[in-house]
Amino acid sequence: MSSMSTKSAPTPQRSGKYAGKAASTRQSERRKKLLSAGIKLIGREGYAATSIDAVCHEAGLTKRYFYESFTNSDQLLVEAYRTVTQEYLSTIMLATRPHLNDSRELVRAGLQQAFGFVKDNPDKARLIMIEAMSVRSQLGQMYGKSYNEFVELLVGFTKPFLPDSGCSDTLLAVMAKGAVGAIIHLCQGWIATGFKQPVDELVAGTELIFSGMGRELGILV
Amino acid sequence: MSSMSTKSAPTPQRSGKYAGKAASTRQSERRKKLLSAGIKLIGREGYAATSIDAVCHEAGLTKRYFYESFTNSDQLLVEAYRTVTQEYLSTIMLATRPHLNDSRELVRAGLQQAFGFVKDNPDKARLIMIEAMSVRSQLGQMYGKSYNEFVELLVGFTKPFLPDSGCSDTLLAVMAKGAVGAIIHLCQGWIATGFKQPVDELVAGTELIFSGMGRELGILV
DNA sequence: ATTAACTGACACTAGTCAGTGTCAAATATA
DNA sequence: TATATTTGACACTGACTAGTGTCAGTTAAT
Repeated sequence: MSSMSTKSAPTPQRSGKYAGKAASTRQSERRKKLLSAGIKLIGREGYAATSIDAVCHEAGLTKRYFYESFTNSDQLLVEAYRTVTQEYLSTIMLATRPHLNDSRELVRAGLQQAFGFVKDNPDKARLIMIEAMSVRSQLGQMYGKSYNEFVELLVGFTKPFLPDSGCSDTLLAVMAKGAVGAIIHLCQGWIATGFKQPVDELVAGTELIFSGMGRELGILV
Repeated sequence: MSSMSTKSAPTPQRSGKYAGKAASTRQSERRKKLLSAGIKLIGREGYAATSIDAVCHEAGLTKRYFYESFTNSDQLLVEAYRTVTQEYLSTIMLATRPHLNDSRELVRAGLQQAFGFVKDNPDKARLIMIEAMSVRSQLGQMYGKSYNEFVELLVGFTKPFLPDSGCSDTLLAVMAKGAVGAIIHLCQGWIATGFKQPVDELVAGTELIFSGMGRELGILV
C-alpha cells in the first residue's frame, strides 16, 4: 500500500515536500490531529455516537486522510485508548517518583494524581474509564494488555514493601486488580455526577482501602 | 367520541380474550418474552450489535409487539438492566441470609454468590457489568440508582458490625463504592478471559480486601 | 355464519454512515 | 510556463435499521 518507492523513472519532479514539510511529516501531523479529535469526541460523546465524518470534521480533514492512518473506527478507538492510557500511567508514575521510599506518601501521591488527572481531563478519563468497556468487548486483547500495565504498576509499587509473607502472587494479583477496579469505578461514578465530590474525600477513602490491604499483606503502616 | 350513538347497538362482540387468555395476560407474556430475548442478545452480542428486529426474532414476535411494550431499544436496555440487577442482588441477599451474625462468613458467602452468579449466568453478567457502561453514559440516572442499591446493600451489611468509630459516613460510602468497584472489575476481567481463573482465587483475594477494610474500620476479624 | 378484534408476515419510508471515487484547485519542481 | 503530486470538497453506492403501515388469515363472540 505505502510502497511509494516505485521509481516511475521518467521525471521525478517532486521531492515529496508540500507546504514546506516532508510527506512523512505531513502524514504524521494529520494522524495526530485525527487522534486528538477522536479522543475529544469519543470522550465527550461516546464511541457509539462518534462517526468517522465527525472525527474528520473536528480534525479539519476529510475522510481520505482518516483511511490514510486508520483502517476503521475501531482502530482509532484502540489507538486513542492506548495513547491516553499511556499518558495517564506516565503522570501517575511521575507524581509518585519522589515518594518511592515512603509507602504512605507513595499511595497518597499516586491516588491524588489518579483522581486529579480525571478531573483535569474529563474527556480523556471518560474515554479510558467508560468507553474502554466497548473496547474490551470488541477488542479485548488490547484492553487486557493496557489494563495489566496498571496492575503491574501497582504490584511493582507494592513488592518493595512486601515482607516474605505467605501471600501468593496469584492472590496479590487479584488484590491489585481489585484495587485498580475500585479506583476506576470511583472515577466512573465521579465523572457521572460531574465531579461533585471533593477529590480529597475520594483519595481519603481509597487510601483506607489501600492501607487495609497493606495491613493484610503485612506491610507496616 | 359520543357520535357512536348513531351507529347500531355497540354489540361488544369481544371480551378481550384470545387463545384462551385475557388481553393483559397475552400482553405481559409478550413483554416478558421480549425482555428475555433482549437480556440474552444484549448480554451475548452487546447492546450496539443488538437490533430491535433481532430481539423480536429471538422472541418469536414481530416489531409491532416490541413497540407495544417499549418505546425504543434504550428502554429495553434499561428494563433489562433493572431486571437482572434486581435478580443479582436478590440471590446475593439470599445467600448471605444464613450468616448475618458472622461477618467473616457473611462476606465469604456474599462473595461466593457474587462471583458464582457471574459464572453461572455469563450473559446476564455481561449485561449488567459491561453493557451497563453504555447505560450509564446514555441513561446515567437509572444506572446510578441501581448501583447505589449495591452500595447500600454493602453499607447495610457493614453497619451492624461497625463500632462507634470516627469514620464518617462519607468515607464509609467511598469505601463501599470502591469495594463494589473491585468486585465488578474483577468480574469484568474474569468474563473477558472466559472464566479461566478459579472462583475460589477471586473470592480469596476479594476477602482479603474486605477484611483489610474491616480492620481499618475497627471491625474484628 | 357473520362480524369484529387480534395476530403475523412483510413492505415501505427515511435517515445514517462506512467506504470509495471524482475533480478541480493548490503546490512544488523543471 | 509546463507537469506531476498533493489536497479538499463533495458526490455516490451499498448496507443497515428505526419506526410505520398494510393486509390477509385466525380466533372469539353473536
